[in-house]
Amino acid sequence: MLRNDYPGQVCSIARSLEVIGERWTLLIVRDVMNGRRRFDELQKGLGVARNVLSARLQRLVEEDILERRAYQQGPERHEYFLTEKGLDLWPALVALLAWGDRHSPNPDGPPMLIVHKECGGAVSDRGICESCGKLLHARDARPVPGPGLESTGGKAEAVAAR
Amino acid sequence: MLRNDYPGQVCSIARSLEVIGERWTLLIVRDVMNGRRRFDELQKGLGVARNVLSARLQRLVEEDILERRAYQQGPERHEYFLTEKGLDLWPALVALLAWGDRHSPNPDGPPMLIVHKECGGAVSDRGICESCGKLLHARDARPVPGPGLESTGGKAEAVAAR
DNA sequence: TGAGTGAGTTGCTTGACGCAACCTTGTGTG
DNA sequence: CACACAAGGTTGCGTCAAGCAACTCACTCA
Repeated sequence: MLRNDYPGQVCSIARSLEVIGERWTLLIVRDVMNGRRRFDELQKGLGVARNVLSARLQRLVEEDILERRAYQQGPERHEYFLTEKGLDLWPALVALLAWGDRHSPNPDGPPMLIVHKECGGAVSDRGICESCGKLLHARDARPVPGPGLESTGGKAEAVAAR
Repeated sequence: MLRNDYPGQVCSIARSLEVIGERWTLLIVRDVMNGRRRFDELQKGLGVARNVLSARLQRLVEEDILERRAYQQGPERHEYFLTEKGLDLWPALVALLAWGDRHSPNPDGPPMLIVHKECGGAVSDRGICESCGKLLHARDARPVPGPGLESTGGKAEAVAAR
């Protein structure tokens, strides 16, 4: 997205998209959710331009979706963490993931799966554990590499689970 | 979004966003889901530029998210309908709506609510009826104007429920 | 001393978006 | 008959965001 406002729209979907509808933003959130926390790590993982990443991170911190914490002094270095508001985007990400898997599937199967931490069950498009039936939240699940991961050379190795 | 591809990303979220992550696209899908089907109706409702709307509709038809049907000959006129693939975006839209309502609420309450057609119950962020507990799909629910609709003059009157 | 790293910032170019005008086929109105 | 109007676009132009590469800055390590 270019401009991030949808003038005249009185709708919560439009308001959500004003914040997270910009190009790269949702992928940044996904990566932070998957344990990437540092600038270069995000930049290399996504292949996004550095100035754009910088702008997005700033916006996400302003919007209280990410929190920026210093992890070292000297040359100050920061890590980005999801706030509760950011973690609450999990159902939307899960829905998009499921939609992509269903309607433009990888020939080898999905590249990423989401599983329930507690019981290891697969997570449905609604964020419900298909094994134990519980309604899950971001902290209850973690991503695992799926069978379709190899397709581009497996550059995207599994990142640390939160 | 500008370009609609995220090179190097092996992820279903990224692949979903390549299609529906462009500016306006998801709002167009939302409007069609809410019963707007014609070019001018969409254009006036959204305030999007006509050339952009034209490009988005074409892309959505190519991607099999919308279907274009002639409803009159003479000067051919068309309407746009959601395919099954398009209807399957409903959980993602519901999740985004719920996120917007929760984290950047209207002072007067949400401008739009989604209710279960069968029992009239409110629909949760996971697309589950809070009254009868059923897991819903696009056809099971309809939007109704919420208490926060008046905020900008009520320009967006309720559209026909599907 | 020199190379390397993390986290950006700056400057330039390209291209998507917003806007207004135009086009086409038909219907209604005086 | 002439003219206006409508629906559903297409075309042209200017602006502003994205992509890319180069640069900075403060430190670390060999």
